[in-house]
Amino acid sequence: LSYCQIIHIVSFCRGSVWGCSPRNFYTGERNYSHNSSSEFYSSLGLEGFSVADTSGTVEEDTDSAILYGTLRGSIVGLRYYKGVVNNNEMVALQREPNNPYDKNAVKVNNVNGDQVGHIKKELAAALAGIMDNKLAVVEGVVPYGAKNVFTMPVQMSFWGREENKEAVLDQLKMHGFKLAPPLKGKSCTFWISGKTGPTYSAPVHAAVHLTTEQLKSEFDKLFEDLKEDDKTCEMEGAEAVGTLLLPHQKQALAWMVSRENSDNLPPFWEERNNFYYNILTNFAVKERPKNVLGGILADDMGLGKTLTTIALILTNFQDGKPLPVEKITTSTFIQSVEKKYSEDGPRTTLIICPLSVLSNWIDQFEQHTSQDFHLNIYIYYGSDRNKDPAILSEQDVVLTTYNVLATDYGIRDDSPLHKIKWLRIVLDEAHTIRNPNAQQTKAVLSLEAHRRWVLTGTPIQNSVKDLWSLISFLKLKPFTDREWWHRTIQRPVTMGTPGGLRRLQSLIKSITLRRTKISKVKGKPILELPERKVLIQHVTLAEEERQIYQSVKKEGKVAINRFFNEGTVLAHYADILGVLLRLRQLCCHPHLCTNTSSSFSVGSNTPEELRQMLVNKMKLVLSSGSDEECAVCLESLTLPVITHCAHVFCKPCIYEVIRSEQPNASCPLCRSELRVEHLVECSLEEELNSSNGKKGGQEWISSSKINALMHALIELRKENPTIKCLVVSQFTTFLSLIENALKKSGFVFTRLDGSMAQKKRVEAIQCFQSSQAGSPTVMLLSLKAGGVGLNLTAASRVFLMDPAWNPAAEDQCFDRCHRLGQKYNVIITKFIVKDSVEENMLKIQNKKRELAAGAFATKKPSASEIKQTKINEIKALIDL
DNA sequence: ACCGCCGGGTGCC
DNA sequence: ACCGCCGGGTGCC
Repeated sequence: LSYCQIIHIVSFCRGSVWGCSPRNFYTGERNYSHNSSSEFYSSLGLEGFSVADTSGTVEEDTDSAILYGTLRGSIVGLRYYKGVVNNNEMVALQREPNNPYDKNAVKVNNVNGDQVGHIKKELAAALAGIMDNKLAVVEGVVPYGAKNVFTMPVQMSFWGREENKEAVLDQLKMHGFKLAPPLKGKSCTFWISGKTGPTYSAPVHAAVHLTTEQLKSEFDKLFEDLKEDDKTCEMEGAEAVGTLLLPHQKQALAWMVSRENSDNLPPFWEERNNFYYNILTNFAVKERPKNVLGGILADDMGLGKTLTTIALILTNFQDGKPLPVEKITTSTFIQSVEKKYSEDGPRTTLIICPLSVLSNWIDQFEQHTSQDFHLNIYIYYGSDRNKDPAILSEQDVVLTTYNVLATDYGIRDDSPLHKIKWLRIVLDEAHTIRNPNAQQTKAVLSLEAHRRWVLTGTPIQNSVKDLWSLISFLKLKPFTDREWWHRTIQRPVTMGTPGGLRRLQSLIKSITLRRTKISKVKGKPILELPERKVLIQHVTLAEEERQIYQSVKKEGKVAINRFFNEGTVLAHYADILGVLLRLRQLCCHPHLCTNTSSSFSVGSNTPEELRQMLVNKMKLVLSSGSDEECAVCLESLTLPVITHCAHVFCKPCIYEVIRSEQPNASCPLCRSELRVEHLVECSLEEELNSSNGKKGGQEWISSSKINALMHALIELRKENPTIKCLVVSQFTTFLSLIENALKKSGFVFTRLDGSMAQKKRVEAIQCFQSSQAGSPTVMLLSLKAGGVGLNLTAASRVFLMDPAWNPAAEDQCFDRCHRLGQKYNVIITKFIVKDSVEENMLKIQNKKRELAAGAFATKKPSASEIKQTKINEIKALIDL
């Protein structure tokens, strides 16, 4: 295979994983393919990975639908059904193929889902084919005669894609029906509602189809000026909240508490002479419709959604009262715990989040709950999770992930989470359920709760479509049914119907609180982050170091050159990564790469021996802590697995490749056979643990880079001994070497890396964050340690000891101290060895940054562009 | 009258 | 349904 061919394969696989492949990738057996893929993932225990969004087909149809025309028909058999309608009320037409009297039967339901009657059979005969073949969507409105006893008229609108129009007209013609053209006077008359004035726009042609860009900017406007009175009141957290809330967090708390305790009518409902009217559908009911006791908290990242939600749980604990005090001492504890709850009604909050933030929730509960108060928190996760609903519903908080929830839900009758009526459900990072057909979404939507919250930083990611799952989760009538959502909100907005956006905005306003990083509270910016500066500190290797570096480089260069000439670059991927790794390690410290053999996989070995050698090499690269890239998603590896052919990918990425290429999948990089049972998982944590051990007997020596670091640290200590620093490296063994230097110079330090147990991490973080005299001033931090929530604001200096391939990984690391709560300007120093692979890495990083910044404006790179980039990268890195 | 017309019975799909 | 439709009763003017 030529390099060119290989790269082409890579780009194809990438497309299919992320849903960019041709649209018909998933068409046909939609449900089957969804179920099978989610089962596929859950059976493999894949967490935190959402199945590619395949919501293309049906939704796209309705989005690009045009109005073919309208037709008057009649609804018959009214006296047999209890569903009632008002004049001008929308009705739903639903096929009923199993009707024993007529296989063409079409039911008519009101907005509430109660059957009103049937479409008269002659008309039903014409509609059946159209509806069954999804040639058109047929929507009805009862223009008048709503109080009739036997039959009533229905005005039908036919919507579909342009290319189906002829087929629909033919089908109708065959049965003797003809559509009246859309628009023009007549069709408008029945859209004018009663005396409260016109709330409707005519269901006309798409006068203005907004472009994606236009829509996007319109959405942004939706969230502007949400500064209403009910959202600017402040509320102090209850005593149980152990952290002082910032003004904007107090506002959010007040708003959330009021949402949970109020009984206002939901949006678009009005009380009219003893009835409750929905002004969008004209549906009326006698019973007061319930508002959602909750809503959407859509603040930007970093404003403290987690903290605010914890404050809500503690402050509005039960019956509008806060969590009572609880001394966790003595045997009276059990008794008082039992007393703290009112006898009936649910008392448990269920929090569902992606795996990546699970530990953040645990940390934050720990950090923000006062000492004298006690919350029972159960982490519903892992194969040994307790599935007894009785136990779960005794907790104050149950934490779980979307994947665990969906896995349970997939196994019939084995989901305790679905057997409990929760006091409150919180969906964190709720945009992960925006695909309405995904198993996760279905599992979430079928949970029961009194109060419902959605936390998300990005409420609308691509279009209004994304909102439906969230609105449906909130159980806002009538939007739980997708048809009403579509007819009253989604279509008016996407078609640019006058008032459509205003309607959406009014909905959002009534249930959402959103502030951005640049929002203001009482005229002041909500977040005033100090400056962040990145400095590059060049390091020159000492003579002995340089000699070792040059000899390894020379050897590697010769080998890689040969691979290029032979066209076996990708077959020796592990070798190349190995060379680059050794060079990067030599920039840090000569002892880092003593354990890696530098011999190349050639010579008299059997192919099997060769393969095993390459796989072992890849393992060594990964176990060093190096933050490598996945060739499928081009991001940092998550859950790395090594293939038979010694290439490495994210586990979810490669499983998706295998799944989509069933039954004969091949490696995206080299086209070798790809089989699940050949994949080797590389559990980084274990490897890290084993490499953490002291280098027995080896004498401690410093290195040029360590010297540079120590010089900077000591200067800093002279200047201001209270300043705290993060010392970051990908290589945990390097951190261990640095420990020696720190000890020698008398620094008090702590350490945080991926191999540490949860409890030790919390200790390390608390210890470092403490401002007490004698607390550590240096934290040794591995680049990828901790989740997004990791808060190390005590540090205002960062020393990045080695560059990463992925600049985003570095930025994330910097944000751990450059975030809410940081009081000082943050200075980041990157140590880069002169004339080394590190300098070349910086160049590549810059290119990647430029690419990422321009990604919005420019097109995706073509296969050949990617190929050229890759070749150039490898060449540039090794100075070829 | 293998029709028309009358008036009672009846009624979704 | 103050309709349509069905099918039985009936039958010159």
